[in-house]
Amino acid sequence: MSIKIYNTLTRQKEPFEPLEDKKVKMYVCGPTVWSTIHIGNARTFLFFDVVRRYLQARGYEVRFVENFTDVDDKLIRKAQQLNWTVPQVAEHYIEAFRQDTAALGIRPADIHPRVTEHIPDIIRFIEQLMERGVAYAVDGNVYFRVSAFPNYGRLSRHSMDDLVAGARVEVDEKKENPLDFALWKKAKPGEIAWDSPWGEGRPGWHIECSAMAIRYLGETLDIHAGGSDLRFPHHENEIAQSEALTGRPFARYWMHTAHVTVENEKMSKSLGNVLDVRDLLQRVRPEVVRFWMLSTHYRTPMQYSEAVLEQAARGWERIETMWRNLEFRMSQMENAEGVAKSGDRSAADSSGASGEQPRVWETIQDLKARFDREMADDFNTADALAVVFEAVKELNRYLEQPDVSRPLLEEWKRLFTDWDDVLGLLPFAAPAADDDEEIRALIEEREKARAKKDWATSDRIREELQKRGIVVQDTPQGVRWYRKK
RNA sequence: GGCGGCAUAGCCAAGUGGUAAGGCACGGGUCUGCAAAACCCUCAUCCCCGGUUCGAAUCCGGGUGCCGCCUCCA
Repeated sequence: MSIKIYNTLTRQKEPFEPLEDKKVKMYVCGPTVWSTIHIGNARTFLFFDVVRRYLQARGYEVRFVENFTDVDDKLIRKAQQLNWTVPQVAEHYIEAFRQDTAALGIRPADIHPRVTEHIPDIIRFIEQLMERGVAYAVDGNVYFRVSAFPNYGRLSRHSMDDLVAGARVEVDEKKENPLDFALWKKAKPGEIAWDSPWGEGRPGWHIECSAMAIRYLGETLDIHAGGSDLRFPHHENEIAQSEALTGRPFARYWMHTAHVTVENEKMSKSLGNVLDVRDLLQRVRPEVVRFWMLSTHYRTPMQYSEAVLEQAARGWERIETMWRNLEFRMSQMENAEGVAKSGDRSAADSSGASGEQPRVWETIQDLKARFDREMADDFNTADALAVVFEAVKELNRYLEQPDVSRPLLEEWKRLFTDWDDVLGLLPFAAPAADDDEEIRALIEEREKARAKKDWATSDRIREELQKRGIVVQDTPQGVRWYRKK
């Protein structure tokens, strides 16, 4: 099943063919580290982590770069407010980013380049653009001459006439054309600045991504991605400057995630409706956040609400329960096998599931193929989740049988862990508790009572455990218990 | 004003020409000492109007409503 990717550049799904056989060069526009990330940021970073994981699962070697924009107007303002230096602000929020993304199970990129560590690259980039006549310096600022790039507007489907007519472009006397954008910004007194041929200043916003992407991935990337708001002007500008420099296509596939809205509006600091990841994680498990975000296709906007999160939590619990039940059944089997061995009998021979086995095995293979088909189709995680739920149902049905086969349970387990490698939806590891022994003792006591049909005692113990957050369930295979989170 | 997207059951959400996935909630049932979990059954004709087609949620035209981008933004 070949992978298809919806390419913003062509507005259609295209077969994915990386430049080099099994290698993928992927760049995602990372955060401007002036604050903690919100759930909209998280959706983008989470989704592209899944894209990367899926590509890896398909055997691609992915080189994944995600930048940190660690100097810009907002950082400068923040530093002034806090009376910190810009690097301090950056360091602080980079650390926050690492924590928040890790909490969500988002894996770090292979390389997280920072703007401030690539000033020489950026200056060289700008110099070359000036040599080519597509950039010009005015009074310590350097601008990109948009009119020198005929394809400007191709990604965002804007013509330059439209853009000028739109006229929401700030009037800057220094620019030849209102659409021209800054490559280098002259520093104001006291601002963080670097020396350059045009005087003290700092890079404009767009140039950093081009410079770092090319530096680490080469002149043509396979995948360049980000939130949909970056389509214009950020990505448009990246294309212009990069292609003006190299004369080659900058990226082959452009991918954009839709936004998360709150109260039916895009989150923004000015509206005061921003929901930070760390705040959300105070009350919602990270697995649930992942499940929620992946249950909507990445190009469809999603609306945050308490109710929706609550639904997602219940939905995810079905996966959690399935996993718990599978592990329970497997551990009970081990116990039985241990008993059988010590008793020198073959009572626990698990091949007893008989005629059902080939059918179940076939079902598993079918589910595997269907999951792959959905993911290969432009990373349709919503559809992939539907397959996951069908698998959950099939497994549960299988688990209902009195005799199950060990190899089949292993196969089921492998199915879910393979999917987990891509989507990351199985329960995150829980810290070990120290009162396990005590609980086991109580459960044993309850079992004794049950054996005597002493329901009063049995129920009393169950209630007691419940108060301590322990759920006890009686199954044909014995008692299953777990901690409720 | 320009560009783009979306509208599917009570809720969330897939599906881009062949007769509506999946989840949550609801109702009925099975299992269970009771319960939990699980399983079974039930639950929509896809915003409106017109068109193309043997056939449309899916294509075209026109409405209505919502959202995003055009300025920093995932």
